[in-house]
Order: sequence, then structure tokens, then C-alpha cells
Amino acid sequence: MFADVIVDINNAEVDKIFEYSFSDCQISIGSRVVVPFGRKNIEGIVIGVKNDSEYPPEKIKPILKLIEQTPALTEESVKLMNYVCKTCYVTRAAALRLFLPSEMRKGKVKEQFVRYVELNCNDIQSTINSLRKTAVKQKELLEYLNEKGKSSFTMLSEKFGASAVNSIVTKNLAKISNEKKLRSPYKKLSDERKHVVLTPKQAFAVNSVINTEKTTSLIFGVTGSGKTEVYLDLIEKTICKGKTAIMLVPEIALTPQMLKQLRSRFGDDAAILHSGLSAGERFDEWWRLRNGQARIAIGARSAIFAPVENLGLVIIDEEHDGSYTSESAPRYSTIDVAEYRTKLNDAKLVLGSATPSVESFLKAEQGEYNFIELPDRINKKPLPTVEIADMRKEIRRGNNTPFSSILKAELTECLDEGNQAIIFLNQRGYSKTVICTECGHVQKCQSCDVSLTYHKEDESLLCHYCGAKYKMISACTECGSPFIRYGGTGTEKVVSELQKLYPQAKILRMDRDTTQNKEGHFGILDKFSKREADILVGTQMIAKGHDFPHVTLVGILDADMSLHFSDYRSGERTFQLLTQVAGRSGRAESAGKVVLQTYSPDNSVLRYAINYDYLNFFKQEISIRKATAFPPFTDVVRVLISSEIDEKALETTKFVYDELTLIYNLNRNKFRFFGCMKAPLKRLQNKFRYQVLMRVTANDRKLLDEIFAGADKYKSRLVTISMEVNSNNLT
DNA sequence: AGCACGCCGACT
DNA sequence: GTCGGCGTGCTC
Repeated sequence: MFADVIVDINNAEVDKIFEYSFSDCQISIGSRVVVPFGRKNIEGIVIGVKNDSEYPPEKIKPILKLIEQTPALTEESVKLMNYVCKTCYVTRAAALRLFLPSEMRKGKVKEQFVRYVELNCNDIQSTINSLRKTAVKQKELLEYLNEKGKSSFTMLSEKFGASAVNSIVTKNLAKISNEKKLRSPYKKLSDERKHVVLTPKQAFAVNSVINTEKTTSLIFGVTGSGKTEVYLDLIEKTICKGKTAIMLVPEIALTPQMLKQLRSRFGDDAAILHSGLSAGERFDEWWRLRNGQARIAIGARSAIFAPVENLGLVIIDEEHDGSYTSESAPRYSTIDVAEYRTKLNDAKLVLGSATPSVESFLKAEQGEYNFIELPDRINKKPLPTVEIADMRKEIRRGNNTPFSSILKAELTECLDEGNQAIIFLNQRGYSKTVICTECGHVQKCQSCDVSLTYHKEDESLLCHYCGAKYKMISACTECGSPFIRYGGTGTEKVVSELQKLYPQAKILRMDRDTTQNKEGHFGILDKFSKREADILVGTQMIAKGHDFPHVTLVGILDADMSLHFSDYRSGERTFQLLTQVAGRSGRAESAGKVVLQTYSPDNSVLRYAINYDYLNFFKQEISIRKATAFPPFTDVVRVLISSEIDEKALETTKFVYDELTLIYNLNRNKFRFFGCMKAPLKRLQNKFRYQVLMRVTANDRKLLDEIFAGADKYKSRLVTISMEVNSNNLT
């Protein structure tokens, strides 16, 4: 027999099917195997088996080893892999890696087995009598086993001594069995199942999802409208039918409270896949899904590839969230993969959001999605009121602090009343740039074209793009002047300024720097919700899904920051972010307030956001997209050419550009834009970067493939070429 | 990705 | 004369 194997090497040069021979009948599609490749042995995945091969027989080598008995991948995964390869223009190996927990590759974590000891004789009393009088321990051990039954080897050895255990085993009085041990996380969480009665609107939503003939439903519901109950009810109905379900949430929303809610509803039927678990736990949760012991997969983006069979339902909560598109290749669109996968299985896809992405809302409006609205907040609480602070006026008045006078007044009042406040600023570190006042030199990263951010905490300069860390300077590296100015405010600086204003207040900071340790954001959120602090300062990670009943004030320091990004999505991002941040205020009995600081108080996106007017925001945004020919009316295609050698990159870019110009000239009617330029970050992680940017008719797969093929043939050892469609950050 | 093969510059 | 640079080709 022969197997088609994809070797686990992420390189375009070896992105081929390699054939190996085997005789082990356990090897099948999806099996993980070890194969000889070149002069090394490498892990690979079988994606096909066949009786004969075209390849010269003398060159075919045998598969060395089957890694697990159960194929790690299902046949459906192989289809999904092909889908990801085709749509993301990545190697098969890169696509396959999405399906396996990272710790599984390279044999980092294995299944854990526990040795159990069990009696192997019928007449216990006569057996005990047959032993020598001095063998007290063995007698006790046999009696113990007789009473308690099968017990773990380790425990028995501790209790009765390893020699006693071993000797009864060698005498064949007891036998040893190996059983798979599961490292179950969240064991402590309660397992009792709760039953919840849905409101009529929620029940209507559930029925609508089930009864529509459309695959995808979009639930448009404001924060607190009870979407979660709808999700849980749908999941329950799905598993009752014997099918499986996947629920995706933004990474940050995987809080212990939320997991507890799921566990209390579904017990061991739910498996949780997320980065907060230890490698072993994640591995076991993954296998519980693969074996069918768990039928509900809950996790962030990558859980869309969960190894479940007979899929009946996929839920994507906070559908618009940026974390559903990957920062690095393969930059798959989670919603597209989910749609593909649900269609393969004749399953249902549910998207939920209070601020749906423009793409999704348009599809709902056009009837491609089943549209469901949940307009009321369950507790009937009004949304917090938003006040705009015009920062231009503040500057004119000579206020150079990061806080407007309105915000200061509100903050004082909030703290005086013993309530909590959240301050939002999407910039970590102390200050964004470090500038010499003598010569104007700005400190930059050595391997990127980016200014360094000053982090006061450890007196360092960090590159926020590649993570490089430098020591803080005491004098300008260009002219030696000791006069250095800090430009731009980050969360660290906000905390220290706040501390000056409110010396008594306890302040917590939450950003990538304070959540790096093991407990991550949970620790900080937990402290804050226990009211161990009065003010929480943070980046966008504080915006999502946390309930703090005592927060009555939210301050948004830089509402403009994301607005003036040169990205067609910046308006949408800003609207979503502001709506979410504002939603953090006043969630219990006290009325909430939001102070939004901006330099462009008349901006229409901000205006719609403060009135929570999604529908009019959408109308405006969609007409802008249409008029300017941006997604969803076109696809933005970027071909990125990068190399450590600037001239090589430039030279290749010229070739690619000429090649693509041919395609452009033959398809003028399909192009709305065609241009070649330096990438916005010309140098990143030591590579020089150029790009050909295009906007073409949406969903023209043939054209996209043609563009990719045209560009891809100029790749070489020194120059990498990649292509992205509708990527959400074109750095 | 890794590794071997193979063809041109500065050395004991 | 050789040691070693990295361009090129191959891995079932």
C-alpha cells in the first residue's frame, strides 16, 4: 500500500505530496506518521492511501512509524486543509498545523497513561493464607485491593511499598493495566446542570435559527440582550440530536466565569481549547473531542478547526471581533472557514454581535443570512450617556495632561462616591516615541522601520512590531545631547499621571505587558471585580465582555487614534471599539457615564457611536465603501515581496509588477486599483518589503489564483513572496 | 527546512 | 596548490 504524505515543513519548495509505502493496516487518511525525508526523519500526515503508485518504486521509502492509533485528523480536516491552502495561499504544512494543538507536533506532549493494579484471583482468603506469615504488607495489599478494587500503581506503592506491589504482580495474583489519564482542567467547576427559561424573544431567535433554510443566521443584539442564553439553548438542542457544536469567542472572553457557566450547563460534554491551559490539558481536551467524549468545542479562533465529527452547529460570538482574523499566515477568515465547514456538514452557523461587521450586516440585509434582532437589554437598563470632550479646546486652555477637565471632574465624583472607573487608551508603554530635543533624532528599531516605545517599568525601549528590546538611553545616540523628550502617551504614563492626581486611588493597569505572566488578564480582572482597585487603565483588551457592576465611569482617552489609520476599516473599527468600551459602564444599579476625548468632535463615526446608532452608521459606511470601491464591494489584494537584501527585493518587485501588469491590462474591467509601492513598514524584522496592491472584483477566485501564480513564480531562496486578500492590517 | 554538491577567491 | 564561500538542486 502507498500513502500520500504531507511532511511537516512549512516551505513552498517542499509543498508537495510525497509517497511512502506501508503495510500497517491501521494507517489511514489523517494518520500522523514519521517518515524518512532526505537524511532526516520528519513528522507527516497521511492525506490519501492507494494500492499503487506512479513514482519509481526504487525511490519509495516506507513509513517508519504510526504516531497514534487514532488518525489525528478526520477526512473532513483534509478537505478543510485544501480549502485553507486555496484561499490563503499557504503551504499544506502550514494549513495542517492549524488542526493540531501546537504541543502535539514534534512529540512534545504524549498521551499520559496511568498504571492500575487489579486482583487476578478468585478466592482471596485462601490466596492470603498461602502467603508466608512474614509477608504482612502483601496481605494488607491484597485485602485492600479486594475491598477497594482497581487502584493506581503509584498510590499503592506509596501505601504498601513498591516491592509488595511488584511481588504480587510477579506471583500473578494481580495484574497491571495501562489506562489513558485525562488531565481535565476546571475540575473544580460545578457540574450540576442548570435549566434556564428563555424570554419570548430569545425563544423566537432559537426557533428562527433552527427553522430557516439558510445556513447562516446573524443575531444583532445589543450588549446584555441575552445572546448567550440563545447560544446555549441552540447548543443543547444540537447535542440532543446527537450532533456536535463549536462555539467561538474572542480569546479575551474566555474568562473563568464564562467557562464556569458552560461547565455548569454542559459538564464534561464541553471541551475548552485555549491558550490559558497547560500543554497537557489542552492536549487532553483536544483528544476528548477527537474521541467523541466531548461534543462541544469552545475556544478562540483556531477552535474552528476542532476535531469533531458530525458537526451540527457553529456559533461565532462577537462576530466582528478582530481576533477572528489571524495576525500571521495563514490569515484565514474564521467566518469563511466556518461557512465552508457548516455547509460541508449541512450544519447551522450563528453569528452574533451588537456591532456586526459591515460585510456580515450587508449579507443579512441582502437576504443571504437569516437576520434576527434582539433589541432589548434584559435588565431594561438604559445605555450609559456619552459626553464628548473636545481636546483642541483643552490644549488651547493650556491643559497639557492626558485628561480633559470634564474627565477629571467626573473621575473625582466617581471616586468620591466609592465607585470604580475604567480608562481606555490603545497604546501601551510609557511614551510612544523618544525624541532628542537638540537634533530631533527619534530612537528606532534596528531591524524595523519603527520608532521605539519607552517602557519606564524596566527602563527599556521596545519595538512593538518585532518585540526587540533595547536599554533606555541617557543621551541621544546621534548627537549625545542629554535633553530627551517623550512623545505620545501610553498606559504606563496614564497610570503615573492618575496617581499624581489621585494619590489615594488604587490603580491597576492591563495591557500586553501586565498580562504576560501565567495568570494573565484573569488575575487583574479578578482583582478589579473584587474592588481591590478603583481605576483600571488598559488597552483594547479591557473593552470586551467583562462585567464590572461598580464601574460608573469610562474614559476614552484617544478616540481618534484608530480613526485616522489609513485603512478602509478604521471607521468600522472605531465604531465597534467605542461601543464596546462604552458598554463597560453602568452595568448594575448605578447609571453609567462615558467621557470620550477627541480632537475631531464632529466626526460622524464618533457621533453615531455616542448615540449607539448602528443602523445609520452602517448606512453611511456601506455607501462610502461602495463609492470608494472597497470591501465588501471589492477584494483588496496585496502581494508582498520581502528580502533581507534591499536590491533583491526591489528587483523581484519589478518582475512581479511587470507580470501582474499583463494580467491587469487583460482584465481592466475587473480592477479598481493597481499599484506598486514600498510597504507601509519598509523594513520589518530585518526584511525589506515592497508590495503590489490591487482592488479587484469581489470573490473572483480565478483572477486571484492567476495573480498569485503570476507573482509566486518569482520567489527564490532570498526573496519571499506572499499574497493576502482583505488582510486586516497592511503593515 | 536542511543538506550535499559544485564552482570561484584568499590563504598556510 | 587547497580551504571555504554560498548559489542550486533534491528530498517520495
